[in-house]
Amino acid sequence: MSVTAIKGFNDILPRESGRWHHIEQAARRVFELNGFSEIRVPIMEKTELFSRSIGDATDIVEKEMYTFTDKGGNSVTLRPEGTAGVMRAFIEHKLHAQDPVARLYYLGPMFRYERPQKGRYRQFHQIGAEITGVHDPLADAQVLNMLVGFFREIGLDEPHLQINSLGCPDCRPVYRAALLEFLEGRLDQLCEDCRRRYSTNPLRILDCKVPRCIEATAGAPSVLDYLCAGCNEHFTGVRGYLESTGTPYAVNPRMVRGLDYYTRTTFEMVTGLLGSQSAVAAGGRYDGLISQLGGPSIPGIGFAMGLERVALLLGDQEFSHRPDLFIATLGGGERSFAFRLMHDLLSQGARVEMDYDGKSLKSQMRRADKLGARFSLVIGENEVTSGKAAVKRMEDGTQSEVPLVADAILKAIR
RNA sequence: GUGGCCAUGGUGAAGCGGUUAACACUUACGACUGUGACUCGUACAUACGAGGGUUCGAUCCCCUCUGGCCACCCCA
Repeated sequence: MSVTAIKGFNDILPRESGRWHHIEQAARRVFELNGFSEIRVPIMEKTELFSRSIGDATDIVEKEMYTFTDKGGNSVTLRPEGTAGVMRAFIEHKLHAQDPVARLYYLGPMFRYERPQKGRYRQFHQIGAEITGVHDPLADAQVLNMLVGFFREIGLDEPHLQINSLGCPDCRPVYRAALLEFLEGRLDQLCEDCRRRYSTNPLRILDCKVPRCIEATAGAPSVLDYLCAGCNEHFTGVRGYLESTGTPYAVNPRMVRGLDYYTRTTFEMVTGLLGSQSAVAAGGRYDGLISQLGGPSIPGIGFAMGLERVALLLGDQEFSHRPDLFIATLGGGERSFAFRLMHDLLSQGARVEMDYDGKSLKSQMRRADKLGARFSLVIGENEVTSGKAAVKRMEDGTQSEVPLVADAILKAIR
């Protein structure tokens, strides 16, 4: 057996790469339109960065990171998400000194040691965006509108926006206590996982899919009722901005996020089309993260979306490019003539192909058809001596005679 | 990490203990010695995920490993 790729690490083959370009280009277009600039950061960081930002007790840090010791004895980790590294760079290069309001986006591979499934891989790709330095809910709304706009841009209406507020370090503990109190008397009605969650991550119980848990928590207190004045005003502000732009959204007070650094606004773009991997993109506000990482006390908000999941939603649409012209040739001399002509046309931006191996004309025409060439052109002895050739429109088979020079051909295949 | 299902060529797949591993698609070439799509012909798995075992004999049975899918966990 020959060597294969690592489990959960996938190749993106030529037939799929067009779809990826489509997604990436749309993201860049939309994000840059919104004033975001790309930042490129390493895919490996000191382990400490992730344990400090994502949270020591989260599953990601506890059991999913690719962590190892390098030859210098340092503990390093393949990034499991993008925000931590971006904020590290933001602080390290003191970008806030120039302008505390930074709008950054990034894309690239992330790594999590999980059991692979559809839409979930050990190496996966995210495109994410972050705004720093803005407290106003306007930033939240811009990020959300941008995300919704992205999905419109690539022609998907499926993932729907859900938002919630997790409160801040002032009000979240109050809510947490209220929830624990509510759950305490109902522990025996909960599933095994939820009884465990009661001590590890009680908010997650609200997200449980087990019917009897859903039933038992039906009357559970809502985070939204426990928001402090500031958080409440903020959330109302976000909703107001979304409504003012007609952005469709749903409030889901049971939505929980897996990273510790989130405060106030959290959100997901969810779909029912990917099985249990329903979140295509997700994010939230992280007002404490930057200072927690040793930076100034400024807020941030951002999201990441999973490219594999977006690609799955796009399905098998074709995004490859078809040649404008295929040049078929009949002999050795004609081939070198055709090669020169192809070169001229290529340098003027036409997508042109010709046969490599001197196959039969029939084979060459079949190839032209298979590649989806819009036009074809046969060059034989007659054409070279007369300096003219018939350009054939593959779609309907009609031919028109043109001089064998790049300009005339370009005009004919326009 | 847990549970269930699955694993035949480039692809979709039939076969399910016994001499040539069906069929279709794809691909290549040809049917016109200068023209594609339709049609027709020809070719294309020393091989049934890998490694062991049972058997006179295994693609078909058993074990292990690897990989995939689904659910859980968790998450993008």
